[in-house]
Amino acid sequence: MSDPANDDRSTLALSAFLPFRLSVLSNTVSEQIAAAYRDEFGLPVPQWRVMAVIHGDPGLSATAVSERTAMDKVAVSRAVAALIEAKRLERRARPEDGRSSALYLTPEGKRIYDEVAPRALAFEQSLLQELDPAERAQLAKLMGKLARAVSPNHPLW
Amino acid sequence: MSDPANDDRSTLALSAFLPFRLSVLSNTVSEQIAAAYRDEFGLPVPQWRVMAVIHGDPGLSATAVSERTAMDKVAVSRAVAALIEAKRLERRARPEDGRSSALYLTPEGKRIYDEVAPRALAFEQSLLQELDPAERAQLAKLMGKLARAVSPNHPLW
DNA sequence: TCGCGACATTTTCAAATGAAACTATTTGCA
DNA sequence: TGCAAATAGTTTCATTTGAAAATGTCGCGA
Repeated sequence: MSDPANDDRSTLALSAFLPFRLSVLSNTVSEQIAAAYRDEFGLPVPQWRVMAVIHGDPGLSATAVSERTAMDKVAVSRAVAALIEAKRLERRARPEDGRSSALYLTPEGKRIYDEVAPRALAFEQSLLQELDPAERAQLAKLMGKLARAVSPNHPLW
Repeated sequence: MSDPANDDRSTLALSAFLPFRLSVLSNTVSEQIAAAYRDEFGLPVPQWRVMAVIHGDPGLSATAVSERTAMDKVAVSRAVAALIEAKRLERRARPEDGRSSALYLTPEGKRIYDEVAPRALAFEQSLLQELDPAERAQLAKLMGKLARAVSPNHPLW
């Protein structure tokens, strides 16, 4: 009302702009979670994502991981290479198709997964703690709507 | 129920993990908006954010911009340098404090702002179109709660 | 079966990013 | 005053990221 730069329809007030707020929130959340395992395990976010997917679905190919993490194939390739180098992931050839290979966590990889996953989940819980059950359901629903609106044929939703 | 890897409390299903969903949604949204002005104006997101803030508050210092964009000072410094180089932003010395300077859009900067801002706002609108008014209000409220939970003393919320 | 387009993944190279060190001013206070 | 600590902003350097090209398979029709 009283701020001529901020009350009209054509001025973009960054702090109220949904894409901006999403970006800041997302970056802050990711950064805080990553801090919980990066230092101790030297595990960057992309590598952690690959481990999480392979844990849930052992034997996936890099391309399948790429689809399920929404990471591009180059990022997956690099994360996989680093994880194998660190002996946290294992690659097995596929006899039926020499182009792709099947990925598995090594025992060491599983051990690390079992340490990191609870921390990540605990962080998520602490976040969701801020909301009551109805709000949590609402949040999931709204995020789903927005995600589908923005990438309608994404395999994840 | 039937997927042993996904129905227990200690396995992290990436696709249902709030931080992950936030990250993918945010990146997709930012990417789509950026695509609407990056090619035509050669304007990366950080530069656009600086322009948006300076438009709303001409004369701010780089540090003030940094606070209002949640960008770190190095990113602001680089964005400002590039914008000045492109003659979209102007720096004026502050007589009262030689360390900082006041930033203003040039006429050319304003012209570009006036082209880009409506596109960004239209994109936001098209997103919000997916939600009914009650849902929009709910979304704003939930985002606010989460943002405050994650960075309680951030100047923006 | 030969050859070519499709597919999976990796490599290369340039641009974006972040942390830490550095420069220039200003402020507080002995 | 006069100097140390604080503030504003920039530069440097190492790392990360992304896009495009390259490599190695595979499948299929002539």
